[in-house]
Amino acid sequence: MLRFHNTLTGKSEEFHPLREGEVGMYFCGPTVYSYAQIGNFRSMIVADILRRYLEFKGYHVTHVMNITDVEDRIIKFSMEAGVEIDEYTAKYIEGLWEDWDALGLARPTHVPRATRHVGQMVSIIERLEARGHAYASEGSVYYRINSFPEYGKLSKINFAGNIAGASERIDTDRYEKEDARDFALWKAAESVDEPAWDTKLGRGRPGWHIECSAMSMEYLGETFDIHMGGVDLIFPHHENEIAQSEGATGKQFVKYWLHAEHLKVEGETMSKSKGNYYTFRDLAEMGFDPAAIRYFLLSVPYRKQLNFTFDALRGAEKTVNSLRDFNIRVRETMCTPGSNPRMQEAARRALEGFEAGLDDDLNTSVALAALHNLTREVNTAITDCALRADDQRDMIALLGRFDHVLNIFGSGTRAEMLDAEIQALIDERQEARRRRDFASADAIRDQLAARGITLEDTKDGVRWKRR
RNA sequence: GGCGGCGUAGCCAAGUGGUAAGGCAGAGGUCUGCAAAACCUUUAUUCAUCGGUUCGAUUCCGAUCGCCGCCUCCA
Repeated sequence: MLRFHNTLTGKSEEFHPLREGEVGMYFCGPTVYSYAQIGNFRSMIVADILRRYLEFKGYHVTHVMNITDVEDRIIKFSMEAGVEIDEYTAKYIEGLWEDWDALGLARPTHVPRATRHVGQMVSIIERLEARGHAYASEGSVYYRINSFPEYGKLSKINFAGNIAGASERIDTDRYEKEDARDFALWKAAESVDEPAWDTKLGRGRPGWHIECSAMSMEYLGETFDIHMGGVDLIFPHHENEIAQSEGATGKQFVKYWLHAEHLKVEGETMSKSKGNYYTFRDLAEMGFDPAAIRYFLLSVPYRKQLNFTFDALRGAEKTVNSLRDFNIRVRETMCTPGSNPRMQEAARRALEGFEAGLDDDLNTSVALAALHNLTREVNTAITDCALRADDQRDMIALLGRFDHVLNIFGSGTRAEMLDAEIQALIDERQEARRRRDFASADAIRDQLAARGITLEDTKDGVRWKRR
């Protein structure tokens, strides 16, 4: 039985979707004023694993991720660059999808953009005004926190007792608000050349939080199953989403809230000033395999703040390589007919461990341990010719199921054929080995190694790998 | 100042009131003409420190030290 730790209740709960077999999930996506740093991709990968595991369990998943393309910095940067918002954000959105695909993330069902849903946001703001949850002030519209007694139920922030030491950060007179806690639903345009929308609310742009209420409602309905994001979004963003959505509809907004922890880098906070700020493309440029980055980011349960180190990433690279080799080896080995009960038992245990891990609030560490134990057993069996044809078929199917969730094996076959010249060299070396002319054989092996081809002599013949 | 999380072998880490998963690195070995790959054995009497509860704690409680996060218009 699948269980999640629900931020809303602070407890581990059994997962029961609102509609049998159907799951709606919303992931708070990136703000596209720059390339996302690697910690943001951890949240995206966790969302991807969640979606893929729900599919593994047989659910039909509607996965929505928004793109925040209206925001103070985007307004500022696009005005500085003298271009429209769309022109400014295009590069980063394109970059997002490049990174997304490289990391093996499944494309969401819907990817709504804030700039395309201003009308829906205005409608919700009007509903909030009609129900007394919002008020206009100097051309802007604010949410009236006092009208929503449940405010704070997600983040569990005690507003009364905690302001003293942090008060220097609050400037209450900046806007004409009834209460310092009230937040903007709609921001009046401050200058004529500022990007803005002319709506019934006046000329301006939406506040940050309203987009997610509007777009989740548009694609998933007024109540849906799962809302995910990074822990940094719990307050104020998700708290405000609840206030807006439940204020407008009077219904529960989301059943399960899941929040992914962030990364540390070498034990420290990732920040530009510390010089340890990395985007995915930074790491890719350093030569790290995207599959290894994916593996590393998913290898630790999502509610743990994992420590990003280059040693660990190199370790993940090794691990992914062996898993991929294993996957290919299982497919390529020549098996005798029949079935080996020990292999069937190993497969059964692996599946059980894999599901037990992921069922427990997506404990990927436990799931991966089950996979690693399987690889050891099956590798041994292959060496001993103890993997029979039926086992092989079942094992390939099982690995395929695992990889639907993990997506780290790659194609499972060699991506490219060797050109004739290299194939000829390999044949020549085999001939030399047959003559026991090892000097020539080794010379050819070294020659190929220099060209990035590693050879392995196995019981089934010569295997090669391109590095 | 308020609130919360974390501290497990060289590294990344799982985990539980009943005696420490998994990966990487290291050591020895099997296989191999040699390699590579794979496999086997091995690597924490111990889970930041100090107390307490308990028949028994890494796991619960308290204190201390260290690290990380959130605390209202910044996404």
